[in-house]
Amino acid sequence: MDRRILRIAVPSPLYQSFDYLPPLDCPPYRRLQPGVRVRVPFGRRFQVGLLLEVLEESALPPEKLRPALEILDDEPLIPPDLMDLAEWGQRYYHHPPGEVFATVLPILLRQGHASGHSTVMGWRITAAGLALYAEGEPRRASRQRQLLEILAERPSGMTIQQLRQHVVGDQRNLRILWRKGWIETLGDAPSIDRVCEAPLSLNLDQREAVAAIDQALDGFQAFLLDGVTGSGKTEVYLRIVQTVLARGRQALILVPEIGLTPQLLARFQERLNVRLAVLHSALSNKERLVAWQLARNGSAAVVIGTRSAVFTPLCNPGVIIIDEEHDTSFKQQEGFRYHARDLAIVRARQASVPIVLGSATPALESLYNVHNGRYRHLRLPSRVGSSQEPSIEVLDVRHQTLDEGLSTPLIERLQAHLAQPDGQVMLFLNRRGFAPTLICHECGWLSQCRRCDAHLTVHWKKRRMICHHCGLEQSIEVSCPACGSVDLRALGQGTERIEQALKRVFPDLGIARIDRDSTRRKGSLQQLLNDIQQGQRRILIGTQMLAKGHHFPNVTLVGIVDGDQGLFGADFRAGERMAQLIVQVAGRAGRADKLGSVVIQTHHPQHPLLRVLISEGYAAFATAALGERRQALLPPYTWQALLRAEAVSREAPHAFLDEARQLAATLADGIELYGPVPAPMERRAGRYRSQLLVQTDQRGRLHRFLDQWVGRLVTLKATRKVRWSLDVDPQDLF
DNA sequence: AGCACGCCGACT
DNA sequence: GTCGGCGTGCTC
Repeated sequence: MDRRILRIAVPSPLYQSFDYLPPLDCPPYRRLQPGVRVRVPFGRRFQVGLLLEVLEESALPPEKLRPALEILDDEPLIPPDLMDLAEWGQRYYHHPPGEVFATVLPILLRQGHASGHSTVMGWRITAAGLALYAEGEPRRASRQRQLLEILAERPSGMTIQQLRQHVVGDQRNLRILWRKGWIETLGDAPSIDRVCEAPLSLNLDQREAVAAIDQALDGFQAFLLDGVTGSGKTEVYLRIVQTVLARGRQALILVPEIGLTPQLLARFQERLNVRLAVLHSALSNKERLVAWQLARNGSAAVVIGTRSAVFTPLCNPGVIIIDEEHDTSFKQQEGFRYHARDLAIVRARQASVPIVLGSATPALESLYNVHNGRYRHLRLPSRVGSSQEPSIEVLDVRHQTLDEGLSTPLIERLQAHLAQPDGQVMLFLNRRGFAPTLICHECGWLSQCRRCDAHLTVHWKKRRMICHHCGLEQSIEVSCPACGSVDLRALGQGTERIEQALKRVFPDLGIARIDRDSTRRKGSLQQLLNDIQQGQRRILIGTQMLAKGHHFPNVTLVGIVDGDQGLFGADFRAGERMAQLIVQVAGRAGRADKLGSVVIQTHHPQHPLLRVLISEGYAAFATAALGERRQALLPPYTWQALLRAEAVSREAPHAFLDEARQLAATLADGIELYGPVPAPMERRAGRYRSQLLVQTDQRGRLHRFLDQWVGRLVTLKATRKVRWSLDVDPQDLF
């Protein structure tokens, strides 16, 4: 009689796992290992869960246990190290196990699809196919011919991912070719035969960094690779990865959402003569599964991906690299709110491999970890080649006349730089649309969103008013709804308005606006970037999108239109974000051998953090900012968790958080509670939002408290009236 | 989250 | 008489 008990993570928002009996047809001698999927009855439905543990007995009475229906895998889909990582994440972020384990699995496997062995990894032309292709077959079916041509050029075969890069759209014709016997499937990824690009020679700093990491490849060690823009961090990554590959091990590389550009991939692909698995949000479910399996079975020696790639199974990990480690996209902002950088550290420690965190503007948390000896600091202080650091200038715009937000001195500098034959300039404003609101000049009425505590943004070209928080759209008012006046005016600046203003000043020059609106259509970003590359557009205007990842060698001037925006944010991290942005934006200027300059328009030229940043650089800024954090008892000197709640009624979130606070007071010991307070934007998409901040000076204490607290929160009556979530180590306090 | 049960108001 | 609103309880 099989007395085994299966403890299973079932996809549900419940803070517990569930115990089952083995399937009725499961022989007692069958091995059941954690990490296999199990189909189970759950309430009145069926779910695919993940086996966490095989127990000898359950805390539940036997009559409550139901048998599982089916064991879906013979071998664990999730290897033990990833099971540990997920369990660590579940405990640290205090999130339901079912949802945590669900994020570890690609969606197709979550839905119960058969794993692996039969999956088509790629295609290869057969000898017959090659011969017929040479004779000019197929003569009529042009799609088939196109596919065959691509495969004929690469006789060793192509992965589905590679094929996708060459062929747009539907690939059903592959099946037709396959049935004819002209092509065959690859169960494994094809080998690649490509000439490696010659490596660049390293400067002294790079050599020292590479040597330091090389010596640590046999165990866990965290490195902060602190290198200014253009200092050659990528070259350091490549060297490390090459060494790791030479030892027959795999490399996991995490990059920010926007950082996974075709250029970066091409660079890795050209230099590393191995299979690459790429994981990002735009993949289809099928592509994601294939990339995941390539990593899991070791076919891909290098895995490169965004946040969720931290959960990619690796059969033989050798190093983890986090590029732009300060980037906020590594923190998931909903559901299971994990930080991929922090989980990667845990993973590296568990796997006994080094981890490299690279950035020109490290997070204060990471610098703090350098100070307390957890990370080793590797510096690349100078740009490679002949390019020089850009100069940074603060433009005091107090008492200046501003033409659509642009001061005369800024316009003059733009003119000077554009007078050079190929000169390009870039203007940065973190606000899309034409103007952030519409105002009545007669009575002061302001356009408001019906569903949010926010203004409607004017989008002039679309002739619409749009709420950037809930997506609400309406036509632009012709007269004031309050007083009937027709004197309505756009108030403030967005990228669209700056573009229009610059068109007036520089009517003969091409302008590229890069924001979410101008790049919505597929391929339009690429088109704009091409135009810029070829010098057809010499003025670049954009939001955050422009600040990351892309290189514009001919840009010699970068203007930050509104330098005040980041200085006075509600969040204590606003200053850090602003400094990182300024330095990153500055890094866009004056690459190649042209001297770059940066101009920041501000009403607060004397702001202390701005002054330190500009006169002494990011490192000095970070030291000062850390000093302030220590004084104010803020992270990284303390630990926080934020309990959020939202509901259609204004009262429910507050009532829930009040109860939560009272409950906390009975458990808390050395725990500070702040709130509940309404969220900075209380109403969003028709729902009222409030929050309660928990803070303490010891990480262990925070987690002991959260364990008990969350356990009791789910039993409160007020809980069912709200949508609530807990954010451990919140990055934004709203 | 789903999904069912169950208890009240307003309709063919 | 029944259709359906959403409060309450439960998922091994």
